[in-house]
Amino acid sequence: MVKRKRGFRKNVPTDSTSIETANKALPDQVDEAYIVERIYSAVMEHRLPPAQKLSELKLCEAFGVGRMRVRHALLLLSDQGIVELEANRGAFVASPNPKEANEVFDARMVLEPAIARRVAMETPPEYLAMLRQHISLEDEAREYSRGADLIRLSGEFHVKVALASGNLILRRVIRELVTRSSLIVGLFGASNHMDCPDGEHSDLLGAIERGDADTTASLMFEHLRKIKDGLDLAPPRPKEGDLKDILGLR
Amino acid sequence: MVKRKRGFRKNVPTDSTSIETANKALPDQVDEAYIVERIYSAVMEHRLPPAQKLSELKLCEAFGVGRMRVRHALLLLSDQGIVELEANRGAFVASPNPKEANEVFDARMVLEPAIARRVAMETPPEYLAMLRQHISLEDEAREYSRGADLIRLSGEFHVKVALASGNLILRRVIRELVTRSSLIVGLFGASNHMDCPDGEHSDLLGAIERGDADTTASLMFEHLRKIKDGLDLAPPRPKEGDLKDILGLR
DNA sequence: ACACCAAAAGTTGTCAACAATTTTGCTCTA
DNA sequence: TAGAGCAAAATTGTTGACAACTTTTGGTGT
Repeated sequence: MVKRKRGFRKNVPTDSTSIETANKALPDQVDEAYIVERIYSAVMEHRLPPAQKLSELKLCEAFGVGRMRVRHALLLLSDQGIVELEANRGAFVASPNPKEANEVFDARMVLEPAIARRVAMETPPEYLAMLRQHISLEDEAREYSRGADLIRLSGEFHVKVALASGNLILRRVIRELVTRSSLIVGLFGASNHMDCPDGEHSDLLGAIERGDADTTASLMFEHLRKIKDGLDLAPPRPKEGDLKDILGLR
Repeated sequence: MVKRKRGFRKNVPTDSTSIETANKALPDQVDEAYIVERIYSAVMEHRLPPAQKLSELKLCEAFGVGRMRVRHALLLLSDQGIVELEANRGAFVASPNPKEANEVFDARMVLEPAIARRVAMETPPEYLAMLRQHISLEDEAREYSRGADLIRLSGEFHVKVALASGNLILRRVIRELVTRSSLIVGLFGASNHMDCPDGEHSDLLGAIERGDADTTASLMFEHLRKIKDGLDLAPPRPKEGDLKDILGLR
């Protein structure tokens, strides 16, 4: 991202939006990366629902920056599939259709087992500690029924596993996919929220700590399969001609 | 990327640059994606060397678009590690240091075997035909010593393998890494250009066609390892204090 | 009351001018 | 002649205004 040397800040408005949550102080220097990060977070926490309009003006006010910064951030987000840009209509939080949802989970089921296997084969101890601590956070959130936190933490676990590879490129790839998954779960999540079943993250970490690469990979694969199976990925979309069928006019 | 409805074109200059090669007609509609693609290609073909300055004005003239389009494209490229933006100094083709180079190949060695394994397990026949045809193109380029083509084709093979998974997300990830690899090979490629050793792509495709997943994965891994080993990834960078050693002043 | 159409309001896309910074080229001096 | 210092030129970053488009509003007629 662009490096900046001096801070630059304009009139900061008093009100707040669903993205910049109330009373959260803005950093001195709001650049594209910061805006992108905040929208990422908001999506991960299901605070920004799919298809939500992201008005340039509102974002400008929320972050206290000019339109250029916001547009740059939205362009980056659209390139990553988190946001959809429609010409002359603006930016919307992405609303994946079932086909795209399939593609995202398909990609995850290919990539994440491989990454997890690699982590199992060789991980600096500090990363293992981080993962353990993360799981205890998840347990805590589950115990006190802090649903929003649990959603976010469940996704973040996968990002942290990728991070434990020590490779930031892998982290970035997984982060993008996890964020898109968050949108997908919000859209197609079944009633019985089996998002990230209870003990699975812990089992996975156990295999990693044992250095059992094969088990780690297959646990990760099965874990993702379960999440995907928990979704209600209905037929790709009602086609035109099917209307008659739907209305029973045959 | 941004969808556009009507074409939009300004004064097209007569001269050409190293990016828009001579006499190559521009499409009616030059959008950010097109510019990004062209720079991608130029990097893959080693026509844009690392650290090459990408002046906004020159790019504007080359593509016949306004500065905004060019800046958007450069922003996207910088987000993907192909271009580096320096505040007030402009955009440069990325020039990875050995640490970054390691990270890229490390990521590839984790991801690509997994993708190739998946391709071996299930591939639509039309993709197999595409890969076969691609290899014959490589052979042809090698036979007639068309070095530039061979470089490009060697990289593209990996992208096409990812494409053969039928998953465009995977293709995108690999394409980014392959392009960065192209820069790395240009920088650290050893004298004996062992970029993509002769028969290896063919062996790989053989394993894929046989549906031999394990062999495919390990062939891909070894293939990448060979390429990486063929690089001269010298010590991360001469530290300050080492100057004395280098100059023999001890 | 409803469909239809026109004007207005609001939003996004584009451009051109300006400000800030870096780079270049020149001059002067030691 | 090499190098410091300075002014001019060139390049990038930012802003504000305007154009193009979409959505909303309000009116008109049936």
